[in-house]
Amino acid sequence: MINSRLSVAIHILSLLASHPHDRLTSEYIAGSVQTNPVVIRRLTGMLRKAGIVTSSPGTAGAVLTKAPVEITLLDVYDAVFAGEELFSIHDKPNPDCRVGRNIQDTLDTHFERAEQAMKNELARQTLADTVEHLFA
Amino acid sequence: MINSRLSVAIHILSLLASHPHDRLTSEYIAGSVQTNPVVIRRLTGMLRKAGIVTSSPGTAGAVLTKAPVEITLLDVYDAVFAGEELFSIHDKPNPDCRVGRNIQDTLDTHFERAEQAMKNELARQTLADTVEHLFA
DNA sequence: TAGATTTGTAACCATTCTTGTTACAGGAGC
DNA sequence: GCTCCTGTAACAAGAATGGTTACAAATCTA
Repeated sequence: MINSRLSVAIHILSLLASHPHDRLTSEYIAGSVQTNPVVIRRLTGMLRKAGIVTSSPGTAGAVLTKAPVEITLLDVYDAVFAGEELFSIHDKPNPDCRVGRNIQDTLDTHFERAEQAMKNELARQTLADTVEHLFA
Repeated sequence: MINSRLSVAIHILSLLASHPHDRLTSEYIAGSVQTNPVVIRRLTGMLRKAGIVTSSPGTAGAVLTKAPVEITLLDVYDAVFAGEELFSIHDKPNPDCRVGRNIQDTLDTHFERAEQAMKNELARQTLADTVEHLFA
C-alpha cells in the first residue's frame, strides 16, 4: 500500500551499520537490495538531507552520522516521506452540504491520531534493533 | 500517500448516520463527496461485504447494520483495505547476502508493530465521534 | 403492467505514482 | 591523465487510482 522507500532505506542503513569500516558503494548495496544503483543513490540522498548519513560526490560510500541505537525508524520514515500525510483526504467535498463542508477537518483529526500512533511506535524501534534482529 | 478510500468511506457512513430516516441514493451521496455515483457504489459494496451496511439492487440507499457508536474506524479501514499490508517490503533481496537474506523478516516485525499501533488508534475512534465532530 | 429509477458490476480510460534505466557532469584518488 | 564514484536529470514501463460509460436485474410507481 505505502511504497517500498522505507523498506529499502532501512536495508541500506542496515548494511552501513553492519559494515562500519567499509565504504560500501551504491553498486554494492544495489547488489544486496537487487535494484539499480541509482535507486540507492536517490534514497541515500534523502537520508543525507535528513542528516542521517553523510556522503559526497566522488567518494565511495555513505557514513552514518549517529550510532544505530540513536537512529529511530521514525527518523528514517521522516527522511523518506518528508512532509507527506499518511492518509489521503478526498478534495473538493460539496461545501453546500453540512457533512461535505466539515468532513475534511473531521477526517484530519481522526487521521492525525492514527498517524501519530504509528509514528510513536516507529520511534520506539531503532536501527540497532534492526541489526540485532538481522544477525540474531 | 494511502489512497482516499477510507476518507470517502467515512464520508458515506457519516451521511448515512446523519440521515437515518432517509434512503440516500448513490447519486445524492456522490453529490456531497463530489465524485461519480459508481465510486460510491463501489465503496458501499466493500462496506456491505464487511457487514457494515446493507443494500440491495433496485432499492435506493444503504442502511447501517449497527449504531454509529459501535462502528469503529478500524472496521471501516478493514472493510476498504481488506487484507492489505500498510508498508510494502521490496521483494527479491539478495539471498547470498546476510542482510538481504533476513531483511524481509526483520522489516515484517518492525512494520507489523507500527501498523498495529495505527489500527489500535483507529479502533478507539467510532463513527459516532465522526458525526459528533461534524456537527459540533 | 409499463415505464422510471436504482443498485451492482464489468469494462475502459486518463492521470499519476512507482521503480528501473540511461546519461552525464564533476569530485576523489591513484 | 585515467578510473571510479556520487549526485542528479531525464525518460520509460508498469501499476495504481479515480472517473466514466454501459447495462443487467431488482424495485418502485403511476
